Amino acid sequence: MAKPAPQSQAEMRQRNLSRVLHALAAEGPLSRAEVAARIGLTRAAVSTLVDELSRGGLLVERGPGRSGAVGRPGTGLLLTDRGPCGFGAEIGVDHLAVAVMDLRGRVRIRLGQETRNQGAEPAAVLATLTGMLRDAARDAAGAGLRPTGLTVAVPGLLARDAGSGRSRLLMAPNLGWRDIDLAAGLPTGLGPVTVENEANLGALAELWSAGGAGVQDSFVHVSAEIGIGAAVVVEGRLLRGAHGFAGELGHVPVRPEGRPCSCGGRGCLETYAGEEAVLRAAGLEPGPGVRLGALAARCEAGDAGALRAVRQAGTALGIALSGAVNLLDPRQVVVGGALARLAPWLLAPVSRELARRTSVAAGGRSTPVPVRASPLGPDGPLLGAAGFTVRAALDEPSRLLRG
Amino acid sequence: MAKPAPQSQAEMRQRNLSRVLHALAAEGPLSRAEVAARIGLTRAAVSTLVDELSRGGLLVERGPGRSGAVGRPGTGLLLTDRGPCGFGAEIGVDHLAVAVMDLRGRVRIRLGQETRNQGAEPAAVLATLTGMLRDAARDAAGAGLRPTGLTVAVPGLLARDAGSGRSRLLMAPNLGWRDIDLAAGLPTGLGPVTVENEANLGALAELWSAGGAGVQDSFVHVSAEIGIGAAVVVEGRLLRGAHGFAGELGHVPVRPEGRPCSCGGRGCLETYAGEEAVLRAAGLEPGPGVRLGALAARCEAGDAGALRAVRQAGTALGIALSGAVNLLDPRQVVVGGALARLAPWLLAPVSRELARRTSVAAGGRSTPVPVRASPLGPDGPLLGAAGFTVRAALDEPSRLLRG
DNA sequence: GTATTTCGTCATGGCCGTTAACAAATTAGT
DNA sequence: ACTAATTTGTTAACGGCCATGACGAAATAC
Repeated sequence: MAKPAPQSQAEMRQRNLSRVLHALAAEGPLSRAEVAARIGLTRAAVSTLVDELSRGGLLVERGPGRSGAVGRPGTGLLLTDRGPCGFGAEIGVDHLAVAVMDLRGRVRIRLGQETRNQGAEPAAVLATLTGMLRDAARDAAGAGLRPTGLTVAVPGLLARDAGSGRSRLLMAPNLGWRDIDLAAGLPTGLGPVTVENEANLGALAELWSAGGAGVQDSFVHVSAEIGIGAAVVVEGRLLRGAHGFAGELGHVPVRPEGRPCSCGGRGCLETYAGEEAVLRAAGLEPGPGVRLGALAARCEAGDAGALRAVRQAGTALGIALSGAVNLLDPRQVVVGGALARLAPWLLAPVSRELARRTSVAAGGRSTPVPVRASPLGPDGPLLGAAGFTVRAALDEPSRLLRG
Repeated sequence: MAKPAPQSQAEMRQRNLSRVLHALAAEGPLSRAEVAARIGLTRAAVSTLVDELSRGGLLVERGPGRSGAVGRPGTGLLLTDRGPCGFGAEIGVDHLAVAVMDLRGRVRIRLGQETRNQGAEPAAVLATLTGMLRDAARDAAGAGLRPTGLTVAVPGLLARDAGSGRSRLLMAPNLGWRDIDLAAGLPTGLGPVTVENEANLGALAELWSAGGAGVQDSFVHVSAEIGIGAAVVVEGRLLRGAHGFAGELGHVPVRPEGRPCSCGGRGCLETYAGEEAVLRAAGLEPGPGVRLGALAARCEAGDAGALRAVRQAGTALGIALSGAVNLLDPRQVVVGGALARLAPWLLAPVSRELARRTSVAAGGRSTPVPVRASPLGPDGPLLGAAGFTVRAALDEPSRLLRG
């Protein structure tokens, strides 16, 4: 007889512990009373929660807090910067990177390495990455940080295996990889390994970068590593799709009977605004090292061909995005990843198309959807990966406390 | 000093009461032990929950349940069909309708009336509807049903007012209405009034029609009352958008420099597959009474012009939908509302375009997204409205018990 | 007819958040 | 300088809720 799995009793406690952690992670130092107000519990209840977390070493007191107001000042509580931490890694087309983030969300360790991963043997790349992770783990131990998990950002399509809970990499066109279990090639000992699409992680990084301008909980995030990926965040949650394939903006039809696309369709956005298409339109021959960065350089130099190519790509992107905006009604559109470097020339045509095509659909609201470049730029996926691990840890206080 | 609002203590109880109700609503009669297994509580806990609900008159025992298996048979529990009920109403272009649904999800009372609402004075229409609602309320009282709320389906754009929590109708093109507080013109005494877009409610009806073929929790639902509306359901939740305007499939660009649209854009889906466009393409003059039904009749008669018009509309719809499918990765696409009547001729071209344009995007999965017609058809919005009220009631057991 | 299985209930116990009261720490006012 | 007011954090009593374990009840299996 399978026991119905104990539930709902200790679960409330766990959730409340987690809510305290998240409140502190989101808003710097807070007193117990402030936490209580934020999460809707009484001061007494928060006291016991804080006690438990404090004895577990997850948070520290930072002396008397604010002053100037009437009444006894509260003691500032802060998440520890010496306990658990989250590992993030990124496998790019021409680089590998690792970051270690503490519970406060600060990046404490960061390693990067240029490598040609395109067409390389996955095992070799994973071996290199494993080496970097071990280095980072050593540094982390030196700083008093204890790993709670690893999240890897990959430019490819993933399928979550229902059985094992692990994600398989189905296809990574830019790497030339197919059907690989990445987690199997990475070190154990850092905790559970999650593999996630890098566009999705870039969007999450954007979502979590509370310091930045836009703390928007609902937006479309466009990046361009695998063709053109869009990640959709709705009400603070990432939209993954029924099979995990959501966000394929690259194959949204822009001109229904236009250029044939490798996907079998015609006139997909990718054939107009994909990296290869744009480079060719600008008169550049795509190849190792010749990527969007090179195009950005030409634009900066005022190269007319490059500027025209980017403008045209922006128009196509704007058309595809206006479909997405009509359908999803996001609060804003964010251009991130490598695409962010082209923002100075890309944003205007994108905004123009969006303004043209989403006016009435938006219920006649005066201002069209704002389009902006991600301040994180190419760092998004790596920060998102590390942040993902940290958030996951904060969601499970019991795991952190037992350690 | 604002009290932090008591929380988390009685809330767990409420949620568990609600979970019992939902379990019984979803799967016919269940014994206490079966409920316990479904919602993950112990039999003892469920016993007390059932006790409370039973004393409140929300559920009834239906004698010994299943037999044939070993062991003492459980007593079948069922939601009452004589207590609380939900009201739903629909304001269509040429009809009004009211339905009363009991907690079991069965429609107990249903009234319909042909009226020309297009261009009519809102107050007059609301007065007629109020009369129908009063009739229904009288019948309900006779059947021992007590109203817990009213949900109204409207073919228009709504804005939720953050302050009052009420929804304002911003714009209903087909009715010619603008900026109206519908709830203000409807009877009080039925409980809280909710106004919601009819495409959204149609999709929810589809989601809740567990009896039907597809118990899919993630799909795109297309209907065609206001231009062309799509409702997106993700993980069982309706995607509303940041401003509540999500689902404007009608203004997704299909041919970027195609026909000018009333929205200011060009080549919107609506200009190819909207009701007016399709009727004209089929050689019908749109007008009162001449609507999609007339077109369906011609198709049935084998009218070549009509068939061609529908085929072309289907192609345009398929193009727009392939954008949506690439972006959202739904488990299926459902054609509902008035559009469902054209399904026999519409589905093939839609599927064809989807198959062409979403193959690789779907990660090379062999079967493309299935497209099917809603079995509910034009009834969807009304059923969704009544169902919405009932679900809302089941979410708040305390409200039902105090009654 | 007995053993077995499953259902529903009851008493017990542990955990958790609320309530209410209180000491501590600071500002405002005179 | 001293009192009043205000806010914080802690403590003890209380009540609610679910889990555990045992038990009688009601059916099937042998």
